[in-house]
Amino acid sequence: MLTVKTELLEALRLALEDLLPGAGAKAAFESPKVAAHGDLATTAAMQLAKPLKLNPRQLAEKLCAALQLTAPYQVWVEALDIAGPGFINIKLKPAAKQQVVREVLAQTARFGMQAGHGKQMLVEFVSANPTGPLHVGHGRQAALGDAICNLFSTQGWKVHREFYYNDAGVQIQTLTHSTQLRAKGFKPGDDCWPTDPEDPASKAFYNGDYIQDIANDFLAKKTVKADDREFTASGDVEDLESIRQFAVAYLRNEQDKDLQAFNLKFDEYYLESSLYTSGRVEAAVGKLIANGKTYEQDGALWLKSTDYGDDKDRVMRKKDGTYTYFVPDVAYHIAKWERGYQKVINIQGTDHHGTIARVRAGLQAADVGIPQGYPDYVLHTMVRVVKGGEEVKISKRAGSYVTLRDLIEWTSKDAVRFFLLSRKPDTEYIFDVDLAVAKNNDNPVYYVQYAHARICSVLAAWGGNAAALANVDLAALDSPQAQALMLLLAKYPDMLSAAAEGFAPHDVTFYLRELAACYHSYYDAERILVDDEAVKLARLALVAATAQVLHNGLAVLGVSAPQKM
RNA sequence: CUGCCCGUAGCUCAAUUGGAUAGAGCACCAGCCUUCUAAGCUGGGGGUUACAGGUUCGAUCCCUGUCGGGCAGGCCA
Repeated sequence: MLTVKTELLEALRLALEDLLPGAGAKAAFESPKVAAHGDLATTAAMQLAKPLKLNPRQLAEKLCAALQLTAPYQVWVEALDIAGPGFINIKLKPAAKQQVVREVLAQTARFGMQAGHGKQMLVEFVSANPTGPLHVGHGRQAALGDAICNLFSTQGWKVHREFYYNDAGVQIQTLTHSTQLRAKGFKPGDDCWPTDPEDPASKAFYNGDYIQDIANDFLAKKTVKADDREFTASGDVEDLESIRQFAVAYLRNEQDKDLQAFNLKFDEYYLESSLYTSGRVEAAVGKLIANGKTYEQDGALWLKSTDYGDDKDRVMRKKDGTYTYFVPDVAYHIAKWERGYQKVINIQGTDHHGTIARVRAGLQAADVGIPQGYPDYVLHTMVRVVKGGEEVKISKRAGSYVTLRDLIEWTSKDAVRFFLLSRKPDTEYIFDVDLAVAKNNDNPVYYVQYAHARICSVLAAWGGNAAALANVDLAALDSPQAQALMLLLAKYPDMLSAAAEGFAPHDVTFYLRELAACYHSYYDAERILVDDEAVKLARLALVAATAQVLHNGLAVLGVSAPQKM
């Protein structure tokens, strides 16, 4: 089917080129929404009508006549017709659609993937500072980031997953300070520990109970090991440096458990502090000054970010000599570029959208060859959680919030991933815990997984060798339901490319839902294990191919494809 | 007040990036299991795409304005 499509497309391209040199670039097929409009359609005639000064319908007729003389059209096309203002609708012969079954069964897990082109890219996501467990928002980021990485892998990229965090900033001081007080036996609400949110002093404290756990383990001189670090507590409550390092390692380890429960693995953890110790921050600032993109005012150093479309100029170095937060960010992105990543995607909450303009401005001002619009950003909105019909409040200050692990334990890794990916990133999402555990067709995860399990069950009942299905005669696959299913299977590769390009894993969830629905309809319409051997094998090949594509699509989302349910 | 994002069926969301009669699920109504998993299928009702203009063969999509919601706007991160 895919080779069929490329053959047809090439013939169309040549025909267009013939009508108007350069017009070959307009060659493209759409998938009509309505079956009555055929299997493939092209709008080329309408697009060329103006430059050629021809009526689009007349042009369509010329184009059809030319196409009908070509070999691919004679072999694969059943009918060509012109509709509406000048659409050309193509109806394929069943044999053309049957090709996809063979292709899927031959390529198995690689079906839908592009050949590797060797280029590498970096995706930065989650990037939670080690000041508490991962919450639902991080979960959305984890699901999105991992799926986007998988999507680009299918398009031939070598993808690097990176987690960026700060182990030395103001928030870490707050963490250290709070842990020390807990270790000394104080708790929120004591005289030395203000908790009133109205009191600015309360910002220097974290109130969550998990701080007490850290303090207890610190006093017990425990050793903690995280993915990227290991540390043994001194147990000395006056040893702030030891408390800091222990607390950071402790919370990194907690986050690792969260990520593990989510089946997510990072290639690298990058420390903000390293940007200072390696001199990258100083180097970046020096570059900006040398390029004349800065000025001194009121005792501070400013970046002329308005030269690059920002609303106003931004302070880089404060009166006290320290840098504002976006300066290390600029240094970090220069480092990404110098590490060889010409394509970089950052996944962040929409509350950080203000930083995009100034980071990009800083990168342009540094003038190190970084193109405009680098890096790409995917912004996502907040997630709200509803359980038992009531919203579960998320409040970091009060120390009570829904952690990613809570959510996974209440439901499942598969449900959390699928749910968090089933919406466009920029739409606010309400996660309904009761829906995620529901075992009916309200629940899209089960609906899709069920289709896969159902197929596996049929294959098991048959009991033959699945590998032998790759070369069976498919001529029997000619019912409307079978043709619809084959057509949908054939769309999978294009769907993947579009989803990657648009940073849109939700496309995959919608496709899988549609594929599952199409299979369920087919299953209802045609019995698979019939007596006629040829028909049976053809149908088995079709459903085996369907299972394979369901499996491949779910894998992109990081969701399992169970054999039994 | 300013900037960015969003506004689609009663609810939650899509719409092949400017294409044909705007589609799914839930909810509601009516059907389908002595046969491969009914966690399923088939059919039905439900819309002035927030509103008003503009651009063109053609607009949910692009431009302008209005209304409504979210997030930002610090020498905090």
